[in-house]
Order: sequence, then C-alpha cells, then structure tokens
Amino acid sequence: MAKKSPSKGRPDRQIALDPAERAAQLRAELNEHSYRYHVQDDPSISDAQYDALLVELRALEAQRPELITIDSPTQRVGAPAAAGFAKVRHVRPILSLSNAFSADDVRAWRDRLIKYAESRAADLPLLKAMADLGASLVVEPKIDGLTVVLTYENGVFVQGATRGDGAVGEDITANLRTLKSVPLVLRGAPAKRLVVRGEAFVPLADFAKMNAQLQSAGEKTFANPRNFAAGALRQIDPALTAKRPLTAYFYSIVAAEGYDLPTTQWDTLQWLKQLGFPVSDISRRFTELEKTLAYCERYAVKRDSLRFEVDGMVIKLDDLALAEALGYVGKDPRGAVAVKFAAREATTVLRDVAISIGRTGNITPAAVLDPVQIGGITIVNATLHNFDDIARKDIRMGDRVVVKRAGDVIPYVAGPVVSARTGAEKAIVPPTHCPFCGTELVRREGEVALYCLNDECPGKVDRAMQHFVSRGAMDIEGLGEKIVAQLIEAGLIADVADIYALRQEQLLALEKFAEKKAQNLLEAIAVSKQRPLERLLIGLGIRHVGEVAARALARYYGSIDAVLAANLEDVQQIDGVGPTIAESIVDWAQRDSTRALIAKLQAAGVDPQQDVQRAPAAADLSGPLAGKVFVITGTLSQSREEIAAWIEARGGKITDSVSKKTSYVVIGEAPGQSKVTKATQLSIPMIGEDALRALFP
DNA sequence: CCGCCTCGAGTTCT
DNA sequence: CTCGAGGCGG
Repeated sequence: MAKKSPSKGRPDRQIALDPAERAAQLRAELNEHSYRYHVQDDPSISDAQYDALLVELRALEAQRPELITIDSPTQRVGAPAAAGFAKVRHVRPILSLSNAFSADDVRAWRDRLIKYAESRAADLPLLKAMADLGASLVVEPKIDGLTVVLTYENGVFVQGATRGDGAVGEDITANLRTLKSVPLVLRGAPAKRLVVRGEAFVPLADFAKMNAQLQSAGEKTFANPRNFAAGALRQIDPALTAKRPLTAYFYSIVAAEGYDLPTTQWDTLQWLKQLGFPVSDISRRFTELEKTLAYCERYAVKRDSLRFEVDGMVIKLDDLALAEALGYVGKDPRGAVAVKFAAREATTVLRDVAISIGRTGNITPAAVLDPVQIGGITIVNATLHNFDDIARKDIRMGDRVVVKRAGDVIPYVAGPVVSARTGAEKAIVPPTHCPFCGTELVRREGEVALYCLNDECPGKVDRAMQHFVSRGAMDIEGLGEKIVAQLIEAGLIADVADIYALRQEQLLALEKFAEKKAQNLLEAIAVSKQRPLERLLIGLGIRHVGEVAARALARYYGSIDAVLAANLEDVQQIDGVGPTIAESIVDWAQRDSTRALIAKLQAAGVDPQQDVQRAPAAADLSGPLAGKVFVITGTLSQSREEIAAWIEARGGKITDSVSKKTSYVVIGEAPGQSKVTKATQLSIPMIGEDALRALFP
C-alpha cells in the first residue's frame, strides 16, 4: 500500500504517510500518552488532544477495517460476551496471604521465618540469606478491590481473568480491556509471554460520586467500592464496564517466558512500571522490620487520605528467590504477610427485621444480625434507616449483608452481598399496621418514613414520655427508659402530666423500689417543675420543634399559655420558623388533647414563665470570639456544654456541622473523621483545645 | 429554583 | 454521626 496521499502543501505535519503507517503511529502515540497519564501521572497532552488523536484513528480504521489491530486503543470496548464468562485455569495458583492483626503478629512472623530457616540448616545459602532478613522488605498497600490476572503474548494483552478460587477464574478480557490503566501493549522489547497480577478497584472519590448519583436517581446503590468494582467487572456488556471509573495497580509476576526477570520484589515493581503497568506509589523498601512496621502504622492512621480503600498493608520479603525457597504454609506463601487494619466492616446474615417506633410515631426498621465482630465490638443490631433505603439497596431477609461501622460509632447495614444469594432470601415487606397498636400506618406526602398517627399508641406514648424526662428536656434524674416502662406497665402514668401526681406509696408498691429510691425520684420530679420554658417545649415533642426552635419560641412567647395562643402569621415572625414549622406549632396548639395536657401540667405546678424577647438577640460584638463560628468534634477535657458556654461567653457561636462559614474546628480526642475531612477540604483551621484557649484568652 | 446551611430525630455498645 | 427535610439567600 505504497500509494501516497496527496500532499496539501502542508507537508510538515504528516508527510503523506501511508494509512497503515499513520495508524501504527497513532496507536503508538495514543498508547504512549496513556502510559504517561496512567502510569507516570504526567500527561504531556490534554484530554482533548488525546481524544482528537483517537478520533483520527477511529476514522482511519473505519475506512480501512483491515488496519484494526487487537492492541488498538479504539478496541477497548468490544462486543458483549455471548453467554456468561468462560472459565480460565491459571498457569499458577493465585495465592492468598496469611494475615497479621498487630505489629506483634508481624514480629512473630519474622521469628517463625528465622526458626524455619534454622531448622533447615542444611540449606546453607538460605540460612545465610535469613541472617540478612532485615535488609530486605517491601511494603505495599493492600487495596480492597478485586485481584486480576493479565496475560500478554508477544507484548500484547490477550487475556484477563478474575482470581476466582485461585486455581480457576473467569475470563473477563473484554471488560479489563476497557480499563485505561490496563496497557494493551507492553513497552520495551516484547517476549513470548508474561502473566501479571494486580488489583482492580474504584477510587473512593469516584465511588462516592457514583453512589450519590445512583441514590438520587432512585437506583440501587453499592455497599462499598469493592462490590461496585466487582459488579462493574462482571458486566456482560463491556460498554457498561467502560463507564465505570475502574482502575488498577499491578504488583507481581505470576509467570513469564522469554523475559529476564528481576530478582527482587522492589525491582519487580519498577520493572512493571517500565513495561507500562500502573504501580502504587506508596510502596516502599525498608531494611529494618521496625521501620517497616512504623510505615504500616502511618497508613493505618491516614488510610482515609488514600484515594482508594485499603484493608491493610502487605509486607513481602524483597528477595524473590528466598521467598520462593521458603515455600508455603497451606496456601499461604511464607515470604509475605498481610497486616490488616482494624476492620470497619464485616459481613453477616440478616436474620430478621425488627420494627421500632419513635416518639413522633415514625416506624424504623432495625436489622437483627448473626453476631459479628467489627473493630472489637460485637454487633447484633444495626439500623436500616427506612424501608425505601432497604428497597434501594435491595436488602432481603436472609441475605448476607455488609455491616459497616466506619469512623462513626453506629453500625448500619450498607448493602447485600448479592453473590452470596441462595435464592432462599425473602423480600422485606414494610408493615401496613403499627405493631404496637394495630393502627394503619401512613406515609406523608413526599416523605420517606412510615408513621403511626395514633396518639394513644402505647409504643409511641412510651417513647414520648422517655423524651419528656430525658436530659435535653425536663431532665428528671432516676427516670430512665426502664422505669418509665415500669410506671406505664403499673398503670401509674398514662401521660406526662401523671408523672407529677406520683405518690410515694405508689412507688413503694413497685418492684425494686425502696424508700430511698422513691424519695430521690419524687425529689427529682419536683425539681423538674422549675425547668425553663424551652425545656418544657422540647419535652412536649412538637413536630419540627427541637432545641433551637424551642428556645426561639420560649423567648418570643414567654409562657406556655402564650404559645397555645399562637397564630400562623405570628409564629413566622420568629427567625428560622417558616410555613411548615408554623403550621406544626399551631396545629399542636389547637388540639384538645394538647390543651387538656397543658391544663393538667399547670395544675400540677408546671408552668414556666420567662421574659419575652421579641427582638433577635443582638450579636455580642464585644467578645474576643465575636463573629467566629466553632465546630467541636471528639472528646475534650470538659463537657461539650462547658466548652460551648466558654465560647459563647466570649461572643463565639457553636454549630455542629462544618461549612464554609465555620471559623475553627476544635479537635478533641477521637475526632469525627467526616468533620476532619470536611475541614481539610474547606481549608478551615483545626485547633486543639489548648490552642483554643491560648489563642483567645 | 437551586444549593447551602441548620435543625431534628434516631441509632450502637460498653 | 448520618440522614432527611425545612428555611432562606443568591
């Protein structure tokens, strides 16, 4: 095909290249740019320029289909697999690693290796090498993704497989080809055959973005990046895989023919990189075990700052011959160990869905799980948020589920492990009637939650009373969840006003009530009559009225009688009260049951009064912290309330979520990860408690 | 009308 | 702490 294309008088760019030559040139150029982008992280052309080259190649190939090669970047997205995935037997078993859960476990691993070597003293070179053991360890991140095995023949990517059971995996060549981080052609002189092992994963940022999109589209979300990646790699249609932000790192050679292989793990990583494979840049080589461990520990702390999910670090003997010579324990090679970080999630079986009710009557599903350990505690219950969430995540009764307990404390069911389904799982059907009173449940327009609207519902009444006596409201000491239930059970209280009519002899008749306890309780109840109006309003549980709105109402009206007389326009004068909250308040105030209850409370002596402050409290501009907004996270030396008072006394303000308006985030012991992350993102200064006091004496 | 911020409510285990 | 929802400013 020597026919030259006609020169257009601009010969400098691509002088009359033969289409075949031009195609080859474009392929080479595109692959080079892909390498610079994905491996070296140093692109030399813009994405648009890259696309332009790709368009040119595609046009050329469209005209001359015979020019299409298997390693052409245009061929990343191929045709869907006809029927499932073919099985692939690995040339060598793809092994797992033994786990270590602490630095001591790793030290024990090292000691075992030395003992093992000594027991084979006959093998002198090995023993000699063991003596230098400390001189050669490589640490790599243990990415929580999917192991993949790629085969190259004569430098061209020909097959990609999952790990499967280690012996046999699935052929996902077409899907892996869509990953830009999978080189289609190796750099350097090709040899007969090369099989490499790597980990495919979805970067955390992309995962969060995709899941948020799926959620807002009302579609099924994923429990974690690994499930998401697994789903993406097992798509029948590679075009779908191509749309998922999958990437991969490579770290070992499974088999090779015709290549002169490196002799150490460290050199292997460099060598793979030269061939065009992306390699993690946080891998390090150390000469001392303690330094290796310190490095692992560093990442245990900053695991959240990595762009991918890690469940630990892998420590490998650098000397590959030595590692090989040490052999295996069962299926695990002796020459490497995985140091696992504290778990944040685990899988277990969803046995049942328990229904609980809140004081507002909202119905929430709770997962009853086979006990499972996460980060040192045993979890049996976990929240399922609401029934929409269950449907969206497609969680079914009997499912194996992923339970998470991330930076936060409260465990939740993140999603099902679909691959573990047996077919015996049953759909979770939202209840239609309240399990506590049998009333039909309703779903308010545009809301997610199910509600029991029966004001007499025993479940609801119980929770409402607990709320009334709780710390944030009337704060009646000695009247906790258990006692409230006991008093209701005994028929002593049916509404919150009844609490103030309790008599000593009634209490003494109850189980586990002695003189002293009854006395203390009655005293606490008497004291609570003096609580300020805002506490009473909080305790009464008006819909949409919490701490802040209650305080505003108390200031504006000054007495419970005035609140009862509220009208729609009037309430909305209050800052932060819009139509919804206003309606809720007025509706509550107009109810007969409300009026009866208030009358009963007033008769019992609960009728707080305070001065009316209709003008919004003038911002204190005199204090040293005037205009500053603080967010506190973690445990400080004093209680939150005390710190808050300290800050407020100096004119500062406290909120509980980090935003652009936040001036400082005060970091205590065990700070909330999400707040730290947010503060970092927004470049908001984070200060310790001491720094706070020092800065603003 | 959207996006940001704030508020309210529910939730685990030791 | 996280989620959902209300309020409100741009």
